Amino acid sequence: MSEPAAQQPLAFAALVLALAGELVQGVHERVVAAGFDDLRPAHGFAFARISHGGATTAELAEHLGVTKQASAQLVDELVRKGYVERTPHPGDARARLLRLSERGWACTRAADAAAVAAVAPYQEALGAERFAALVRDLGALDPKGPIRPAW
Amino acid sequence: MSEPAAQQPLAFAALVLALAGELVQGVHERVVAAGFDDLRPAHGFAFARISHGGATTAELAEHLGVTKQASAQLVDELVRKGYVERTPHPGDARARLLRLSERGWACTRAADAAAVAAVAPYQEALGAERFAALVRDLGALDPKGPIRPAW
DNA sequence: ACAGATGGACAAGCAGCTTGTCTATATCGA
DNA sequence: TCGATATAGACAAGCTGCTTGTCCATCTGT
Repeated sequence: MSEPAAQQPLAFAALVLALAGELVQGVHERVVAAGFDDLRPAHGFAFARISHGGATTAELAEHLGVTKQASAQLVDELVRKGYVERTPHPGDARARLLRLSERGWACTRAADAAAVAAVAPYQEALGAERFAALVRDLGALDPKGPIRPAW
Repeated sequence: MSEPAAQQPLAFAALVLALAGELVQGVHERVVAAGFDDLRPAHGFAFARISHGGATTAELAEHLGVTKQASAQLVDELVRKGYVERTPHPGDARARLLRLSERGWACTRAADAAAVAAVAPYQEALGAERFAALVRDLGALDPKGPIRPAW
């Protein structure tokens, strides 16, 4: 073991933050390279929520941890750029159900492919078995899901 | 194995981002609770750089990936709040060497303790051996170090 | 039917970052 | 030694993404 046990927690935190930064940057670069150059990394968290069965602006706001107004601004932008459509909400005349447009789905597929490509080097570095064990152990930590950058 | 192999990369990315978010929030909450309530998570990245042998405003800017002006603003704030001191730079009359004040060091110690506390639940969830293996494998991925939030 | 909660929009303001410009000092080549 | 160029840092102006505050329309529970 190369780390003194007392320093493992700090090393773990630093590694996770570093990896997260690299992943966000790597995915974003690939998504931009795929032609979706009018998006920013933060938009991905909105896509993830909307693609999962649709959402209202208020639900999105809570998911992202921002105010309704910030969420509405984000949605406005995504609608203006053609990634998201507002449809009437079945069963609530106040709300609008947000759905991904075809371009939105295309971007989501590109982002998934980008994530796979960004992770590939790590997968290779560890080998299939150790990588699988890593994913399993990370999953056992049961984080509450990627909400938003937040800092 | 509960994950189909083809979905492991996406699961990995999602888990790392989720963990990073939880860690940042967990550390920040504890640092605030320790009395350093006039700081934001992003400041930690500046502390990390300055504490490591001091730095100039321009070096900090490059490390954080922002402009010199943004860096200078950040430093102004940290100086105003008593965490950082500007000292003359030995060997370059243009530059100022940034150093942590005693309060800055106290905050750094509190942040380290906060990180250890934030990671502790994960350590317990996996047990000492699996956690050590996790840290080892994450280290083998060799990320370039936590630079800044960036997204 | 009415009171309170909730989805969403409009307006104003602020914090953190950007670009552009400037001075003082450092560095390098003739 | 000196002149050209690069660099550290500061000043000014502006933009963007977020905030709070207010308002209306619609839903929900009693």
